[in-house]
Amino acid sequence: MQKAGPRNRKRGAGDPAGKEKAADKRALILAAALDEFSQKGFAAARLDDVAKRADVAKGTIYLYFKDKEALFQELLRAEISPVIAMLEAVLAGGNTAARQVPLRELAFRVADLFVDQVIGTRRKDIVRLILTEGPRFPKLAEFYYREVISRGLNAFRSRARRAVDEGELKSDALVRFPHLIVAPAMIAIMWKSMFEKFEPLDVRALMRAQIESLFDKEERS
Amino acid sequence: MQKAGPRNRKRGAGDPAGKEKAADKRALILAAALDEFSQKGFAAARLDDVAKRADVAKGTIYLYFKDKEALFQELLRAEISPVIAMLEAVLAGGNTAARQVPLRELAFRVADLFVDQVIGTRRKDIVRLILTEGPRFPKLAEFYYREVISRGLNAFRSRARRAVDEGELKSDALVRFPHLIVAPAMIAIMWKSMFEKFEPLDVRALMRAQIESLFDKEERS
Amino acid sequence: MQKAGPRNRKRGAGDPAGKEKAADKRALILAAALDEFSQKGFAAARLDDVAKRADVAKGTIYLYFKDKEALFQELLRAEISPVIAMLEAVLAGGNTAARQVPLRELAFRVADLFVDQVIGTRRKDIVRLILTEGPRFPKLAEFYYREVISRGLNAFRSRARRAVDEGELKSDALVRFPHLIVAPAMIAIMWKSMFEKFEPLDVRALMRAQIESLFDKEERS
Amino acid sequence: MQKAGPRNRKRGAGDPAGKEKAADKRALILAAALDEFSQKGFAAARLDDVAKRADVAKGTIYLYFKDKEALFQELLRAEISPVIAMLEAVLAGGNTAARQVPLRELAFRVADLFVDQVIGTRRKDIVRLILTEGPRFPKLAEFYYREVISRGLNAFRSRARRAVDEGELKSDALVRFPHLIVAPAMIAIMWKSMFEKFEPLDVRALMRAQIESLFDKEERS
DNA sequence: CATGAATGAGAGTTCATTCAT
DNA sequence: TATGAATGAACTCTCATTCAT
Repeated sequence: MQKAGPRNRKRGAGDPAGKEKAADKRALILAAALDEFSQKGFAAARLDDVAKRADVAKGTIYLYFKDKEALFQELLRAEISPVIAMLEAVLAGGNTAARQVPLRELAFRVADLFVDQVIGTRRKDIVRLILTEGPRFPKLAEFYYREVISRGLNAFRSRARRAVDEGELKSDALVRFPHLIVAPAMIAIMWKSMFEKFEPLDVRALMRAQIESLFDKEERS
Repeated sequence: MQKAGPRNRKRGAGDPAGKEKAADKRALILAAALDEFSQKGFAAARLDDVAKRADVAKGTIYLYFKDKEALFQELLRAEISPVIAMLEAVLAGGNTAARQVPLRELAFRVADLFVDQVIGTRRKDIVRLILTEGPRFPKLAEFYYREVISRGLNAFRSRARRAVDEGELKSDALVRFPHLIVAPAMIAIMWKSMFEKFEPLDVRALMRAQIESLFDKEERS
Repeated sequence: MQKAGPRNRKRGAGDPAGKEKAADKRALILAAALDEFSQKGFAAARLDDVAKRADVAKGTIYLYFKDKEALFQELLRAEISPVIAMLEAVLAGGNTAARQVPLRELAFRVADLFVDQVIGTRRKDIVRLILTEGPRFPKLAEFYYREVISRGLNAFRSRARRAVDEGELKSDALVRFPHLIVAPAMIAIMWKSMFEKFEPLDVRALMRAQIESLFDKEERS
Repeated sequence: MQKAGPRNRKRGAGDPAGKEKAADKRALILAAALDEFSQKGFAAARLDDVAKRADVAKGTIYLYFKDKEALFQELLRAEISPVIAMLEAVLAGGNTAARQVPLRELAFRVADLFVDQVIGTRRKDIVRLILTEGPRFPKLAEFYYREVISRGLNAFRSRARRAVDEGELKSDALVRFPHLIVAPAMIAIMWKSMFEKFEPLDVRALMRAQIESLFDKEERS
């Protein structure tokens, strides 16, 4: 009643051993999905293309993910964890040492982390997807808020408060709006995907300029 | 079950001003389209729903717009002009007067303009659509870059250069990155659509904090 | 982005006027659906084939029915009402007259009704579908039980009770099991769809034999 | 999420009697198949579920059965043989004895056999599957007609003819329609799967009522 | 100008079947 | 023998677009 047939397993000439097969096929699909979702957005991306790009059959995707939305959300969650970890490491790094790292220094480290680990990698697409598709996926937005945004903002905020108490910062702007540290980063991500070809943007310099503007006046006093 | 509905055109018996009615049907459709595209995004929005919301037949949309994409792009172009005009008025306002308005003051005016005319209105949805869908519509991105971004940025940049020359600004940060003025605005738009329910954001205060951080130190010296 | 195009409206040479269009397209689809569902069963029937048989596009079906299941259930409900009505007319027919029609006579009328209006028409397929797919559609089974089975059985049962009271019937078999009147009918329906080609079955004679066996002995006394 | 499960074969450490295990794996699969096919019907049943229920791998099914249809048909053929054997034993039972068992008595025995061995067991599902899926499997219908129906009917018919000749039966109804003996049984099977929860049915009493109605009048004379 | 029934390509999802292990 | 990951044809359902009225 229903024909079928794998038969023509595509298999590159090299093909090391065959061990890794099942294990990283999931990763393969996630990578392909990132490409497609980035290029087309969630709604317009076709699972057929994801499959093609991952060099698996369409049905294989459903072996690893319940449906399109699950693939999408797992993609966004999976790829964001390393960044959170790194961010926490950086912020914690300033506290472990005997002599405390100045917030200004910390801000630069965060900026560098962002430039190197996000803007400079495929992760920038993850972040952009979260920004662009978030409103349509309340669950995702909530997860992202709880796990990333509020956590990062609060960590930075309490550090900023300390900096104000200790005199490093004169203004409480960063206490009230720790968002300001990442604002240029968001701009950068959107810029790169739309206007980079018209006018390149030096993200590192942009973020440094912002940090300097936020701190310079304090140090001078 | 879904039998064809009879023609229950909404329209009072009197039918006042049947003349301009035909004319602004286009505006009706555009308004409905903004609602739908904002809520669902371009790909997921259904013209059926746009028609329903505009209280016209599906086919009517095609009398005014070539296709879904044309509707979308015309929507984003149409609604952005007033903002550009206002922005130019504000920026020009600082130049016409005999005594020049300080850039700092100008920045505050831009911020207020943005808060009142964009964040506080449906236009914030237009901007968000441009940010989220832009990458998929190169034509739109290019238009927006040419007509809005580069124009606004350059206007502000030359004004900033003058401020540097005249000593109002000590740092050239705003010359190199006039983007910094609008960075908090972009954050605000994305925030409002995703995280506002978890944690409200005072956009005006945010923008003021940014401007003060960009200017304060200069003025103190 | 997405092509489309009706264009090739199939239109038979005759094609009276074009008035009936929308109205009976639903009936057209129902007729085609009956064919397909009868032949293949619910799960194996393809809406594509239903559309082809009804000479409409696949999407047209969804203009009239929410989904495959709705089409199926509405089909079974729509076609069964006339039979119920006729059955009630027959049963009522025995009561209106001044002199009461004997139950035996009524039973023959029911049998004839069944043979002429069900077995002899496409409605036998409806009944078979209810019998074969009912267990998979609890809603349908319940509807059918409430609207047809229990109603018909009870009507016949009270009539049988009267026949016992009045001496027409000696045994209370038909009071306890009015099912016995329709048992041969059910057999007939299944037989016709499976074994008719091996050995034809004279349904009318079968039902008459059953009725005679149920009544004969009474009349003799 | 749906990672491949490791090999958690259910099997005590001892693994007793590994010999016959392989042999009756087929039976295991058949039992599981009956469950699934009964619940969902042929088309909607999933081999995946059959495998899960039988606690074997999906591929294992194909070691014992050519394909889904073969599994289905072999299931229905395998489980029907014992019933045929029993039926023949009962019918023969009336002939072997010196003094012949009256047909009436034989009929009661058939009814009891049916109630105890079919209605009261999983075999009723087999019969229901034959009734509901038969039309879609001509081969099956033919097999069933040849091996069961015509054989049983003819056996009963010739016995009925004798009863008529010998005066036990006055009417030739059962000669012309031996079907009448099993009609209530068929009703019962469909009833149980659809309406039992609304209104239970005493199958034994139903069949006895039918037999009595078929014989009573004769015996009285 | 306006309508909305009809179209049909296309997308997501399922599942019988295969085969390397 | 037994496994279960992988396959891809097939199916349901959606929706941009058209056009007869």
